[in-house]
Amino acid sequence: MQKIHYHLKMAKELTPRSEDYSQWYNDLVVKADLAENSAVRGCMVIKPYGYAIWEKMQRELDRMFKETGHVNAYFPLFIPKSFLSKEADHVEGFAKECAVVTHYRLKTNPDGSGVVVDPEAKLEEELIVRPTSETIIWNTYKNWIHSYRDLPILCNQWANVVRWEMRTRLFLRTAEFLWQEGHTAHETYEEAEKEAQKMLNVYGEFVENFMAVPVIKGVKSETERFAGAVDTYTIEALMQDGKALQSGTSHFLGQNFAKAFDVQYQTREGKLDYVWATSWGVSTRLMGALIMSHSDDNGLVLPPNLAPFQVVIVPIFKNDEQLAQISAKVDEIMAKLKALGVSVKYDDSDTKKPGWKFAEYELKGVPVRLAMGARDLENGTVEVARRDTLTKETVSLEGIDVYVKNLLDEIQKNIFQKALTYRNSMIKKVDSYEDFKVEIEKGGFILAHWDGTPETEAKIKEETKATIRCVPFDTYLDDDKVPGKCMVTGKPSKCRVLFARAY
RNA sequence: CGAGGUGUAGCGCAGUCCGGUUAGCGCAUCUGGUUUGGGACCAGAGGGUCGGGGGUUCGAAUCCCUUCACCUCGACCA
Repeated sequence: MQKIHYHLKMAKELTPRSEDYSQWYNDLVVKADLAENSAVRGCMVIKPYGYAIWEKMQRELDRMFKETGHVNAYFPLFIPKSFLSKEADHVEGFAKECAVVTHYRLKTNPDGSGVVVDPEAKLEEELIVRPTSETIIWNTYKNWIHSYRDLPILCNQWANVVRWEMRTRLFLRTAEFLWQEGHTAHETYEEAEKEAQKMLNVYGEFVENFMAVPVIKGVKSETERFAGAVDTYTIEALMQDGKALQSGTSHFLGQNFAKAFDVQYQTREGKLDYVWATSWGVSTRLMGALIMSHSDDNGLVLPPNLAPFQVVIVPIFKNDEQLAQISAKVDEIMAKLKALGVSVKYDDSDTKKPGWKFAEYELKGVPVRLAMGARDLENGTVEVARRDTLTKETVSLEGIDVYVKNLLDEIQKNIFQKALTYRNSMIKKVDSYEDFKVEIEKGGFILAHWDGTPETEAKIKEETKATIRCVPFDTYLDDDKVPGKCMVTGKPSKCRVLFARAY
């Protein structure tokens, strides 16, 4: 096996990660054709190649939701302003970033310069473009729920939402983004709590098995939790630059929204009680996590489970006759690969040279590339290159389908393992605030003791830009769960909590 | 909203300080040819409201006024 050394040239060159990680990310998203900025401030255009990845994510998540008993529905984009003010914490959390519809008609500008808002067409009650749908959904659930026989309700919706962010970055934070939001209603505290945990586990499973991104599951601190939730559970991933990315959240909402929207049901005992709720979501931000977890200075590295196509075949030919011979052989290989469930693209276009195609598909993160030329035709071989390790070797066509299938499995495992090894090497234990300030500069997760107060948490954030990502459910270092003393105040702490600088 | 910066061809930039031929360069695009196992080469061609508006001047990408947009850093955030 041979390692490839060369430089990408000119137009499509990426800024190296070591030089400017942030710039590398921006370059990659645009040059790999995933997304681009649109004419609308803060809103992106997701391009076909990027959208194909999102569709694969959607398909798998949707399958998992349905397997756990959920159904899809759709609720309106617009929310009456009054709905948003019914749950106090919830308004507080979202009010500052809402897009508001105030009019419903335009008219020709009297001075002839295009159109203006017709002042006559002012809405009686303004509409908010949903930043999340709890309010409209709970207003609806009120009509759906009367008795314990109506419960549970296990709904999900795939939708777009708008949060008017000050500063945006492709996929990581855009004013409009795509997501799914699950909203469930239950008879009991226990059942809702269990649902919230279950969906967090679904997210964890998806992110680790499909995106090949290891996550730490845990519960958010009071300051970090969702506006209106009793508890927020989270999966936290670590990016290559040492910053954490919250990749999915699942909220136990208690009876907060039921009370705000007066959703009561007749219990089995014939009494009236408020229902218990959860909500949970993942967004196109997952695309950011995917990109920043595996990719390198040559471009995107996609896990086979999410790649729009897992294999690309590039013919190397001098004339039409040769291309025809190669194509005939490639057709056989493609048929065999497809029979094994492998997705393949054959790029026989003659407008680009092989070298250009190699670089292009590397930039786009295609897991496996097969190259076939006259030499291979003669020898009954094909050149197999894998994206994750940038190695290539010449392999016999005999059993190539099984070989490639196994290779894809190996790549999937390898990139997860690589990310896991990196993540684990970046979890540190710190006992003094002085050490904390030093270690946080190096990036990564830090497990430290905290006295549990928002004041201390705020002080740490203020002084170090680090936030509490979560109180992890699992143990990562031997004494995580052993009580100790807060690194800042010295007050008692029940267990270590996870800190990091985050996106 | 605070502090910096940038607007010139599809993209990236030079030219602006110190006003003066027809506004240049690289990449991309198109045509013809030679090529094709890691982003080809040669020859030719097309492409511009110099962000917008106003002013100064014989003359403005360049100077002045004004306005808009975008980027980076902060506050806010999935």
